Amino acid sequence: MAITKTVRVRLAPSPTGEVHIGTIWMAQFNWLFARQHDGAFVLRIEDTDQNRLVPGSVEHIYEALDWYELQPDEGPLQGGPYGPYIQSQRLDFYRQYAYQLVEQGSGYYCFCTSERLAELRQMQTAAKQAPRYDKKCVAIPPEQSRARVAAGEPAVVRLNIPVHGTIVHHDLVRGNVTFALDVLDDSVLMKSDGWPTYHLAVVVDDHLMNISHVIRAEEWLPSVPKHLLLYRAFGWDAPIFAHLPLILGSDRQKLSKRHGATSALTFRDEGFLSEAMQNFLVLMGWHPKGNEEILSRQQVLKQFRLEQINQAGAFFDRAKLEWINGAYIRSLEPASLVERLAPWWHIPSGASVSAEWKLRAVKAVRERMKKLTDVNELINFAFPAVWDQEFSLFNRQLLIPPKGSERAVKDNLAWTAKWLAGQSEPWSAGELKKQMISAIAAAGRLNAEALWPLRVALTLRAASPDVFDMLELLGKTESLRRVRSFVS
RNA sequence: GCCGCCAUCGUCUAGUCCGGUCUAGGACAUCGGCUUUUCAAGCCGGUAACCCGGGUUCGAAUCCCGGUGGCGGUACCA
Repeated sequence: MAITKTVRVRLAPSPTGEVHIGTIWMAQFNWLFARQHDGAFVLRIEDTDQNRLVPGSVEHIYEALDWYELQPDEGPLQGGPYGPYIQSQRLDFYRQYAYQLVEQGSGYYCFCTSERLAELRQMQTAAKQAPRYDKKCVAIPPEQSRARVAAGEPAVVRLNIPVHGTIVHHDLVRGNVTFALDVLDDSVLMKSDGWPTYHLAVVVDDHLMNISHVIRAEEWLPSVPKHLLLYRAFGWDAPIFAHLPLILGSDRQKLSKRHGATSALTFRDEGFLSEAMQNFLVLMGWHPKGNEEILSRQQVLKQFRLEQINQAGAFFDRAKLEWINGAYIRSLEPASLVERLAPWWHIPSGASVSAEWKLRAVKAVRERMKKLTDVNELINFAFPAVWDQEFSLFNRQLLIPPKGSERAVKDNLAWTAKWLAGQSEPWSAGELKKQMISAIAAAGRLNAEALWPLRVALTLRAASPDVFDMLELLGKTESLRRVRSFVS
């Protein structure tokens, strides 16, 4: 594809609450496209529906874009040459252009009441017709409607869609799409409260902000002919459009709150890494050339092509997300994993742990983590207070090895306690392992029968990190204390 | 209802434009094995898909037609 003009793309969310993961998904493709073409990624807040505003939403949007590393080049916060970037601050533009439309006859004032509209819709639906406005007010002579507006009568401005003909739209990901004009509704462009609707605002702003490519969700595809008609009426060149599929929930419908977490920031709060989320998100709808699916933003930037995005909606697969996140966690240096863990790792108050201890603990559990939040369940039993608490509720059946007998447990534990008591500190997992394995053999015991109860005694869990790692982590005194709790 | 989009393993997808190299490839999940003191991780292997029906062609996942299904839109929401 030959890009002839400067690439300018935009993300245009409505500040109606938490940021949907689909918004971020869309944002990443816009961002990627802008970066690849040395263009600008613009953030524009579409707050023309004052009834749906949720305070704090704009801050959420920034927080989310920040966390996903999709910072805009222009927007309400960073400014830019095409501001303001909040639609509620651009009302004069919309009014001016709506007026122009009416003057040209491409739009018209409509005075129909919501009651009449509802009635009309009801009749049409009953008659199995497509519900749409019947163009009643288009017949009102212009000077008459101007006078009524001037007299203060409530009115909306509608788009005057031709009753015949077709309009062809060329979409970057979908090719040519043809729409028949006679089934289109004369949409409201300006509401009676003087605020624009999406259709007007988006066209005016995309033009005024010199947007070159509109990359947005498929749900907008049906309104493309209206937008194209508006560009035509204004005598403007339309941007290039790319309509991307929707992210689907488990029931294959548009992903929504019903499907669980959809807020972009809850993934951060659940312990997913930003880079893993980025990787997962780009894999929905797009695929690299080779077989390797773990790839950084930089690698994606090299081979991403907007036209390659899939046309079918993708199911949000949490299992794969968790796998990717685990892979990223494993690839982190233990020291930096410790840092990343800080906000999620609940270290009991009163427990004093060194940085070095944390590092060892993290090394023992990193391969088992899918999410950063897993750290608590995976290792916190190492803290004496946590162990004590769990000990009181512990089911001793767990001490019996899968193939072992209950009777052997106590004997093995007693032997182990005695052997451990004879070892001198500092002890290391590697040395302990070497010594203990040979001691077990020398005593005529079996690894499985000796080691399983030991490990369960130390961790109180059927599944846990390696027993020697645990011995090293806990130290001699605490290890012995735990084992002896079961022997005496 | 009407308009539009879409359709390959359970899931994400490669392949479709330029028909043969596809007895359809990869990844996740799942199942089995190896390793082994548990669980992971790692390695090895298995199960598993071209929505259906016609047509064009020597040959179709790929092209054409017709169905079916899913989704989206159909607001003074975006």
